Order: sequence, then C-alpha cells, then structure tokens
Amino acid sequence: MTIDEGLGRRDRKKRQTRAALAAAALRLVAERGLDQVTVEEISEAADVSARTFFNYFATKDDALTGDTEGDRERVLRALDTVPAQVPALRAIRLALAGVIDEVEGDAALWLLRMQVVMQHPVLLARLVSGNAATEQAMVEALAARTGHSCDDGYPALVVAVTGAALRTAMVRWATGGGARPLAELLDEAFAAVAAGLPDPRTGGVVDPTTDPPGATASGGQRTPVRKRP
Amino acid sequence: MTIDEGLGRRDRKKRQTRAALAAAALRLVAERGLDQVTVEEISEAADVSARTFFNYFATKDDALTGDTEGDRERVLRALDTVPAQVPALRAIRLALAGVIDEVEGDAALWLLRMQVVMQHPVLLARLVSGNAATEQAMVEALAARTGHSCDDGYPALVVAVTGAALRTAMVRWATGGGARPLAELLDEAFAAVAAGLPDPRTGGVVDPTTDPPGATASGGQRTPVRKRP
DNA sequence: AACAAAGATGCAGGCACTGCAAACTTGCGC
DNA sequence: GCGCAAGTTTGCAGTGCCTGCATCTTTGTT
Repeated sequence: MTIDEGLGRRDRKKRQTRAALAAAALRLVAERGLDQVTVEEISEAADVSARTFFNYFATKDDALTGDTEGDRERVLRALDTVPAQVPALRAIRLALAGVIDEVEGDAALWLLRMQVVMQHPVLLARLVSGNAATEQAMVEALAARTGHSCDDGYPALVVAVTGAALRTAMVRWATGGGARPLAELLDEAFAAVAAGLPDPRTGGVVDPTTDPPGATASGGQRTPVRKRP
Repeated sequence: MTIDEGLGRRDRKKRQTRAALAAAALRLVAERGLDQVTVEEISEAADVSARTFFNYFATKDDALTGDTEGDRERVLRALDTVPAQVPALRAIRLALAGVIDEVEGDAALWLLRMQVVMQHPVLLARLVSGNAATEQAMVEALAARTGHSCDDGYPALVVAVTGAALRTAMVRWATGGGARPLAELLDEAFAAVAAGLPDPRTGGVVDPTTDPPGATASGGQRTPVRKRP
C-alpha cells in the first residue's frame, strides 16, 4: 500500500475506501469471473453503497485495472528528468523504473490484478494502451528529445513498441508467479527490441533479406502469399 | 465491398444487413460521437430491429471495429503458408499482406473506421489487441517456426511488437488521409523495428550503452531516475 | 457550537445486452 | 405449386452498468 504521508483523516479514508473497492473487485472477479460479479456485490464487500462505487471509479473495469492514467503521467514526468543525450529506448526504460518499482513493491496485488486482467482481454487492452492525451504527450516528448518531427512516425512507433514490450514483460512476470524480477524481464524485452528482434536461427544478426535500416519502402505492395478461396 | 461469390440469397442478405449496420454505425458515430448514438438509432438507419443488431454484433463497439477476430485468423493461416526458413519478422510482414490489401481495397470504409476509432481510445485497443485464443495461436505458430520454447518470451514479444507496428502504421495511414500506401508505411515500421529502433542521433547504429543483444539482464533493479515527492 | 465544504446515499431513468417464444422467410424435396 | 424443416427477424421482459439530482451525514474550521 502506498504511504499516506501527511494527509488529513478525510483523504486517508478516501484512500482506504478506494483500496478496499479495488481489492474486493479483484478478489471477487478472480473467484467468479468478470460478469459473475456485480458492482453491487463489490460495493457490498467494501461496505459502501453502489452509488459510491461510481464516485471512485468511472466503470467497473477501472476498479480492476488500477490508475493506469496516473501511471502514464508519472512515466511522462520521469522521462523529463532523463538527460537529453540518453538514447530513446534507454530513456524510456529508465522512465519506467518508477512504475516497475511500484508493481514489484505491491507484488501480491499486482499478481492478482494480472491474473484477472489476463483472463479478460478487454481489460488487457485497457492496461497499457489507453488515453489519447497522455499517449500523445509521450510521443511529443520523444519527438522533441530525438529531434524528430512529431508526425514522421518514429516517435509514435517507439512509444507503441515499448508499450508492447512492457505489456509482454508484465504478462511473463505474472505467468511465472513473480519468480523472476519484473525489471529483469523488462530489460530482456528491451534488449531484444534494441537488437531488432533477431530471428534466433540467424544467430542474432539482422537477416540480409530484411529491408535495410534506412529504407523508406521496398515494394511491399504485391501479395506473395496465396490464401485459399 | 467484398464479393459475394456463389452464395445463396439468404447469405447475401445477411452480408448486406451486416454491412448496412456497420456503415450506419460508422456514419452516425463519426457525426455525433460514440455515446450520442444508440443501438436503436443504428438499427433504425439500417432498417432492422434493435434486437436484430445483436444477432450480428455482440456489442455496439463490434459494429465499429469490424471483424478483427476473422482478420487475425486469416493472418494466422497466411503465416502457415510462408516457408519456414523465412525469418520471423519478415514472415509476419508477409502474412499481413492479405489484410493490408483488404484495407486498401476498401479505403473509404477503413479511413472512416480509423477516424472513428482514433477518436475513441476504447476502440483503438480493441482493433489490434484482442482475443486471447488466436493471439496465443499466433505465439505458438511463431514459437514452432523459430524453434523457441513457447514461454521463453521471444515469440510473444514479436507478436506484440509487430501488432504495435501495424497499429501505428494504420494510424499514420489514416492521419494522412490514405495518401501514402499502407503497405509502404508498414514496411517502414517493420524496417525500423528490424533495425532496433535506432535513435536517429546515433546514426542508425545500435548505441553502445544499450544492453548487448544476447544479454539476459543487466541490473535494471535500481532506480537511477528520481521523481519529485 | 455553528458553519461551510465535501462525501455518501437513495432514487429515477437511460441504455446496453440477453433469453425466450412467437412470427416470418427461405431453401428444398416432392 | 406445396409443405416442411431450418434459419431469421422481431417483440418482450428482465438484468445490470452508469448518470444526474436531491438529500443527508461527516469532516475541518472559526
């Protein structure tokens, strides 16, 4: 649980209620499945009215995924503090450190959360992809950092790909029951991405049949693959 | 519109109804926004009852995103037809050719669809990420192809990253109003991924401060970035 | 203790979505 | 053509998510 440093009774209670609702939601859904649990039951378990539930979470799903928007904003702020000369991929990896720490610090909660989320793809999508505004801010920050134009595609691609890397690392972490540190799995994923996802059979070297790095295009219009009718 | 080759009147009508519903949904939501349009209104516009809408689409969202599940299955089948010795990334790029053709063949529909989807992040997530079963099948196919174990992380990472590449390419395609061919944009994205998303300031060479390709981990546990309190 | 701000709750209502049963259409064999 | 079987459409009733509004209770302050 995050520390409630220097807050009045009021805000402390709010935090408690929010945490209680989230915990109840996770526990119940883990037991019975997403649509076998009603908001009423969750509220009951947290000992508040159903109407109050919606004072804390906009949707039932939000109680399960946690504050993803807040997390994204934290990553964005962290990215600001990384020196400008650090290359893009590594900068993002560093900016993710805070979130990683939080997840590993609350391992039990997050393992349960991932277990639930993985059983309900609708939630999995919400977990990493999401808000347009913050995502766009991330793209802009990266564009400024690398000197790219915002719409030449590179920054957006990097954001999307690192998001995918984070997601797979978290899934792998949860699948293994948290045995291997999340930070380690994330480093592996980032290393593989930085290496260009080499096909292992080519010995880690970029395959010569692949398009050269700087190429803008190379005739992908044709359809060399035949699909049955 | 896809060709209704050799189908009875019945199935032809079904296709028509389905297309009418999808088109009506896209048009109305583009005009007014997602929650200013009811299923009833969509059905009205397509001249069927509201109940019938749900015979065609499980959710309102599904009418907007199109048959993503079917598309994924097609990609999966296409992957089967790519010779085993083709390296992973390129194999996936080839397997995507069929879907790319479909999108560019129905450019008007898909541009509208992307416009709508991009304005509603909930839909954007559904568009590429999604079903667990097919996604898992894709991971397994890739694992078999590359000789990887299914749970060593590499195949899942490749699937997630290429999904991200496809998504960004489609967004870029739609943002540009379809001016540049989707196939070309996708090739660019794949090329960038294959090159390891090089920070342009390092001249396309993998930065030496990055983890070496084969490394399993390198002490990412510490938190070198300070966030304000 | 009194007051103001903020939170919790109940209630009414809109809308997504589902199961069921009753029409209705279509394809097919006669 | 006729009628049957199978498939489709539709209405209806019901559940559950979610919202706006009015009211009551709690909390922090003077």
